[in-house]
Amino acid sequence: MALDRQRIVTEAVNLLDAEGLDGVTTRKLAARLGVRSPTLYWHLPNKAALVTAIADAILDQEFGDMSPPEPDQPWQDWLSGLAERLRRALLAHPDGARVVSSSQLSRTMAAISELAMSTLVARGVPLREARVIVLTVERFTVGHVLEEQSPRPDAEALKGFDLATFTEQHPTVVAAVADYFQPGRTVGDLFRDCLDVVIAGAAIKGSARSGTRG
Amino acid sequence: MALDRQRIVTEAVNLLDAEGLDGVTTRKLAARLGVRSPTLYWHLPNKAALVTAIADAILDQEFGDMSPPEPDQPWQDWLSGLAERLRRALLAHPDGARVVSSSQLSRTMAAISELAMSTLVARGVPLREARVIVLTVERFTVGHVLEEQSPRPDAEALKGFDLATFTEQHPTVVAAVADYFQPGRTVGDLFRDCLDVVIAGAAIKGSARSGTRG
DNA sequence: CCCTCTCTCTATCAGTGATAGAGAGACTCT
DNA sequence: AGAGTCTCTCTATCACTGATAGAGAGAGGG
Repeated sequence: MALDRQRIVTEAVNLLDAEGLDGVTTRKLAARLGVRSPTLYWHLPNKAALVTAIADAILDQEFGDMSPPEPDQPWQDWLSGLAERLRRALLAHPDGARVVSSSQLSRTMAAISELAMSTLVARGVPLREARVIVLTVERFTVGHVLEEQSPRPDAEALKGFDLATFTEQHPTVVAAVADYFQPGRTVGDLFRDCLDVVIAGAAIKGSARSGTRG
Repeated sequence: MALDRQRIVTEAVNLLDAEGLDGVTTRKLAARLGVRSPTLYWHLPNKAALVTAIADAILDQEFGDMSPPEPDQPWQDWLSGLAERLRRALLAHPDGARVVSSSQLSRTMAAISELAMSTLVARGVPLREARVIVLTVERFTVGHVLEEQSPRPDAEALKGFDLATFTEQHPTVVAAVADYFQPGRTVGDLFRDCLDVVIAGAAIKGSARSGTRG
């Protein structure tokens, strides 16, 4: 099969799934494609371009079809659903958030922003507020998933970590975590609750012709 | 001067300032300390531990003194100020957000969370909501600064980028950017506006004994 | 005086992104 | 048919990375 950019990126995503972002090296990728690593540089200028291409591929899998809301659906709910789709896209691959956050100029991300901002504008949200709201939702979502996907601290890092001391110094944090994760509650619920905070703020700022500063 | 963990971390921050995170290598750091690179491994288990230590140092510079709000200050304003301090801390060094987001178990970050959550609880915000609000603010802030500090795309990445085409495909995004950055408006204003969205939502979720779901 | 503990060293490893430049094959023009 | 050119992959190599093994200097206590 002929080697082209498309096939390289597809295989790079497979490699990402198998070994995480740090495992995506030009040599391993080339080996999977039955080729030597310098060959890749004929198709891609450098590794940053590869990462950006991977980011686009990841987002495309979830956002291949992007559609504005049904006429009767409040934009808040629709935007909330968009954020959840974005999270799902990032979680679908190891280090997905890291890939997207370290990518330069992702086309798909731009398309998502365009759809979201134009949708809000169509619903009567002023352009400026639409932009602020969409950026807030996007950046929160990436920030959240980045944290979700951050590696559990290794054994070395845990040397000198004493839970009792930590609890003593951070009682509220520990209590909050314990309180939050009651049976049946998942990390997804936490995201959902945090997202609800952002969307609630968006609802205020986006409606009711707000002043220049709220 | 004796080499110890403290001096290593201090010099690592200097190196970060001079060359960015990718420039922080064990060899360059050792050279600055007048030592050979393997020596560092006597003081630190691995590079991840170094990055975490740098993250703590960065946050400590801004959060050396952490204080709860004045009695008459609304927690919303105080929390907003905390987020701005966090942003300032991250912006104070190249790749600051990347450093903090890729650090494992930062003590200072935990301390910030503890102070914020306990402050909200002291103001009558239920524990669960306090946690959700604080996490939302933190993750949004990191996500935002991560974007602020992401490198401008290099020349290679811009090959094949045509502004006219981009504008055609993303008219709302382009219009929004143009609209937003009128004279005098800065990236800091954009952060401030986005943060206001989050804080507005927090105000709703944090007051008025909300139900289990907003 | 010797031994042990602390710290730094040299030497080296496997692996990384990237480049120069040779060369195979196909396609085109004369 | 032959020559030239364009496309794509190769070998060889570069400078550099985080990390480890193990030698050795120096201080302090027995």
